[in-house]
Amino acid sequence: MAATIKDIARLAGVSPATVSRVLANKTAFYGPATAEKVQAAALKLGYRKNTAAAELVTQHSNVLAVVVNSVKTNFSSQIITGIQDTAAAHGLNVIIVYAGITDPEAQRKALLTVIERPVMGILLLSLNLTPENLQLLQGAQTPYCFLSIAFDDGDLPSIASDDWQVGYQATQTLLKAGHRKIGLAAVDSNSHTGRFRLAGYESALRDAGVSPQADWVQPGVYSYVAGREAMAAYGVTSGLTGVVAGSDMAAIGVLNQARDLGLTVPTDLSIVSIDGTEMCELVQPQLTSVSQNFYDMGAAGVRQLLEPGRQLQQVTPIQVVDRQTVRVL
Amino acid sequence: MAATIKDIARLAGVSPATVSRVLANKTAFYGPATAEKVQAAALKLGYRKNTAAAELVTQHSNVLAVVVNSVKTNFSSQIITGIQDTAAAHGLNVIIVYAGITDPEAQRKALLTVIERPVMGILLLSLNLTPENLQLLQGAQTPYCFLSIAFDDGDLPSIASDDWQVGYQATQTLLKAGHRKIGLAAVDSNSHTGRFRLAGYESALRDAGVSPQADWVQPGVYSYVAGREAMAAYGVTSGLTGVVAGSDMAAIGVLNQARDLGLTVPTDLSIVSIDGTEMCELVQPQLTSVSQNFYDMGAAGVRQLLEPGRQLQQVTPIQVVDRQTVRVL
DNA sequence: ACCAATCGGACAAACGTTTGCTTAAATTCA
DNA sequence: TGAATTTAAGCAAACGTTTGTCCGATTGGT
Repeated sequence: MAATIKDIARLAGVSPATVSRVLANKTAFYGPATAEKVQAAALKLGYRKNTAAAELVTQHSNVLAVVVNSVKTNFSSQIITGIQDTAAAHGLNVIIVYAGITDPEAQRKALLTVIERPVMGILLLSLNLTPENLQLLQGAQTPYCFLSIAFDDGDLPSIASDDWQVGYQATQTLLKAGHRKIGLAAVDSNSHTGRFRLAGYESALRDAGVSPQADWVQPGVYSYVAGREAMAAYGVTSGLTGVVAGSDMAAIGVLNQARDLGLTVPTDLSIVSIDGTEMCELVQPQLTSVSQNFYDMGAAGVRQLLEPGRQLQQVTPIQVVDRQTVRVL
Repeated sequence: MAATIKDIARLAGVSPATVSRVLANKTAFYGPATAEKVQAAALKLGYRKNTAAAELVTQHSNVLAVVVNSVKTNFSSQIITGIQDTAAAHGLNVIIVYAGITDPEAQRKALLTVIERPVMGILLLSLNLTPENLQLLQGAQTPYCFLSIAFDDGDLPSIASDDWQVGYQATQTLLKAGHRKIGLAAVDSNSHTGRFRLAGYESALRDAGVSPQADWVQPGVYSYVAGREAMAAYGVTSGLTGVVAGSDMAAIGVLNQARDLGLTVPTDLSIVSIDGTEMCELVQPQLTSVSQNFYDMGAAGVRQLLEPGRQLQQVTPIQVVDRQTVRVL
């Protein structure tokens, strides 16, 4: 039903080839008179290019696919903005598909929808692929890069913060304020990210001469409820005066749970959050955080895809921004 | 470079047609022996189907495109989840593209990337199209539906809440609690949505025998800063005892600004928010809200696309959920 | 006025699939 | 045993583009 290049050709009285060229602005191939005729015909027919067909023959696409692990993660918006901006600057279009965070089958389907289509590259947002799905991704001819997640395997291209530093600096922020008994809440010790944050946390503690206690760390999946559960597990008798939370959401979880326990933040308990999204300034008191450069991560991701020569694993800088949740003792 | 159906055919010693059939599971067209050979060859070659090519010939696609106005809107995640779930149930794949909220050119580009591709339908999330872009959309052969936004023009398919009711019930919630002087903050009076919420607000007031004052309404674009600005404009001397905010974010803005002004919520000021996202339960005190059914909106949207016979403009129910920000006088 | 160069445009192949039609072989039935 | 039916697989066209090659006509130079 939709008008094709041939319809235009017929209407304008020229060949499809010529139509293609004037529509692609390949001046040097046609005269002004024909150009006009073609434009008019195209307009009249309401022509819309069939990109799929074009990509089929040119064997190259200008769409960049982003696979996101879940709808919930609130920092993703910053990364996506970074991707979007730099992609646009390079004339690329961005499409996003959501993969389930848990279900490997949903993950696989999401992966397939981007792989089976001509995309010029794939960005994976804090996505933990199963081995099979990773293989699937690598089997495709498409360049890819993981974002906001790092791997033990050094061969996987990725851009993320230095998680050890994240853990270290978060903890150090509390140590500098005079805290000694410091918890680590809602980091996932099964992930590379979580293990390194934990290691950084422990190193900071030891460097300050305090020996980590097992019950100071309450693992969890970085979520709001994980934060609440961690704080609930601490209870009021833990003796902790500060806790670093695995994410902003988690921090809000411990904040709210602390309040429910009758604790005042930061008077009774100090909190430093990890991520530094706008959430930090929305809650009361505003969360002190070690902030990641999500926007830059996104931007670096598309550059990585564009210039294959880059180093595989890149690190974006972090900074601690002091707000209202750490009390100096 | 990538393996094609012909490569498989050559390797398996059959025709491309047969390969296509076994890969598509068109039993009845091939014997078990050939099937095996083909499967093996496909596996060996790491074959990935070229969906673009397939869609070109079948003239039909199973991807559903969602165009989102901005990364910021936090309720979009619920709608998208609704879309995602029902789409998956119908065997559809979902891709998302972001259009700038302001820039008509970015909007146009986003629209083009979905229109110029074989998609089976387009869902537009609270997107206000320029007339040219609307025309562009309508010119495409693709079915579409607006979500979480309504229009004066009754011909545009859309699914949204009844905005008049939203405004009415939000206001009524405060009236029932004994409030008389009630503000309306951060609704955009340029939009259909905003105008109807305003009308509902005024009707509720009048039905309760209180006549609306011009300085009670402080328009804005539903954002956090719009909320803050509205509250700042009210100041401490307004005499308002309650305000309904245009969105959860806006409500948080008035909440925080009220606090900065030395006001305690809900003791000095009651707030009812519009939207009812999880944000409401994250802040302290938790926001009383008139909640929209975003998930259902998304679900209804994909059904609308699937069954063209449906009525054009649908309304999803709302409910007020009482939390902690309205004080009964 | 003749040859070369340039210009404008057409022809046709190719991209990777799907699918209607055809054909050859194998099976069934009387 | 012969005809009819079923089964298995191949041929080739088609989808809507892009682009290398080719051709005729106009132009310019001498």
